[in-house]
Amino acid sequence: MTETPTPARLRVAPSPTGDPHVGTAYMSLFNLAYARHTGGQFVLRIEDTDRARYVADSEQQIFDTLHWLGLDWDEGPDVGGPYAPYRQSERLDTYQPFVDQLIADGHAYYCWCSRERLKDLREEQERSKTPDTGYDRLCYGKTRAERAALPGFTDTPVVRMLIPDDVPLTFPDVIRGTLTAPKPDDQVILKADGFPTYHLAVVVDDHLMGITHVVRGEEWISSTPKHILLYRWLGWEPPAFAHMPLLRNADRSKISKRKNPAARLTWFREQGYLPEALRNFLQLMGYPPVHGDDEVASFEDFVAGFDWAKINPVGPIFDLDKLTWLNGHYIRALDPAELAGRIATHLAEAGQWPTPPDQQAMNLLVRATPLIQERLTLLSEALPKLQFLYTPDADLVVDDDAVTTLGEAAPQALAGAISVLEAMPEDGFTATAIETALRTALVETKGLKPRVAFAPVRSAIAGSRVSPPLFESMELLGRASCLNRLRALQARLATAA
RNA sequence: GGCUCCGUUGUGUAGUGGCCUAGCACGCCGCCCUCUCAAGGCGGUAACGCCGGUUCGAAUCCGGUCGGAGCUACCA
Repeated sequence: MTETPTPARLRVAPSPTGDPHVGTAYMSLFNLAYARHTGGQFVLRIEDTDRARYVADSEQQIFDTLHWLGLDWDEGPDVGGPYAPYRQSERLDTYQPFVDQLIADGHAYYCWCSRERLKDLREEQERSKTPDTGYDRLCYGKTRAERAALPGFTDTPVVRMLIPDDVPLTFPDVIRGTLTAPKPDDQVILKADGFPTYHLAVVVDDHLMGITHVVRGEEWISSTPKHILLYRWLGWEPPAFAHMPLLRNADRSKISKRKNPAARLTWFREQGYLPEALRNFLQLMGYPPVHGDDEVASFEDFVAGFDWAKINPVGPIFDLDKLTWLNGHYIRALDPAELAGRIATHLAEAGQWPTPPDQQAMNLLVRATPLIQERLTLLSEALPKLQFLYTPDADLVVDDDAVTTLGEAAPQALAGAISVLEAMPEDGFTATAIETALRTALVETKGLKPRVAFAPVRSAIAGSRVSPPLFESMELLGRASCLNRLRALQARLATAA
């Protein structure tokens, strides 16, 4: 029934220009999914041809964040592969012969125009509102000497494509059907510094690396004719193209680090998002839920049913609410011990806990995690919720509103709780025993409403109006500590009165 | 400005001419449960941008219009 697809080779090609972009993860996810779906390979290539924007740490961050998300590649700069090197800055010698060939064939030419001239040209075109912008081919057909006689000359030339009038503008797209793009101008393919531009490098590398499907953002639709032209001139078969929708900010603009903290991939880790939640969320962007009404789905299930035709070309707004819900969902689904480990790792990464963690602190965390598991939405919320367990009794500060909102029955409830605890044995101090004893004394005997009876106890124990389950927390704290806290609040109420 | 892509509730999506008085999820609101907060259960809110056309019948096809976005670099 299901036809076996031919193994595809796909790649993601981020630029190391700063914090890895969430769009890189998005593209990687879909590239990887199709590679796995067909039993093919997924390649990571670093496109570092822009030395002006190059950021040294960035490449390592790209590796780290993609691995963190579980988006692992079969070939890449760090793992090598049959088509190495996978860093464009190390492939300069590879591009040069193709540039020479294009020039020799009359498909490309040198251009000595200075940046100033180009800038003026652009401004003039804008002012005069000419419909066709682009380079005016001043250098075309001229020798260096001829061109040098003219103004706006610079010593080091670039190489431009000579776009023919009959350049094909229509091409098939796996997601969008037949696409039409604007007529390109004479694109620079080799910069003055000897580095290729994206357009040349991407075509040469994709071909040489055997890439069968180029999956990239919608922003590249308009430059695809240039790439197809290059393939044709070089005598190569173009790959299939799939232009993905662009992730957007709430104002519908292309997602950007300036407008959206979530555009930075490292942000999610810092905030305490689980990689599986982010991966699942990204899977839902522009793509229907794998299991129909159930939006929670593993990567394996996503891969199994993967189909380009299901992609919705409307750029989805990257809205955090659903991701946060998904994160809570994945947190709840975790084994408590596993969750405790993730929390500890998160705290270590955030610099809030030492590495390795203090053994006692860790033991307490393992015991306390079940209390907060279904109350967590982010890993970073764990420590604030559990802080009262780590605070020495003498240092515990009871919030003002945890005191002022207590009713008149508070002193009575506290006194009752204290005598209950005093009567309890040290070794039977369990949540159930505590609850039973407290209910008997305060609710049944004194006739207090449960919420009235337990609110003062909660304030005393946790220092706030909201806390993890009270009796379980008391068990973790131990009888002596609980008594200290109860008496402290009792004293505070007495002085206030 | 030019060219291109896109247009279902607040957000993500289902829907491929009748099954749509438009489904689901998140969010929001209410109720229940309850030691607080969550989680969970139940219910509610809210959309086919607009105008024409094709058709017995349109969210689904066509045209226009409006709106949004992208590109228009020796950045990717």
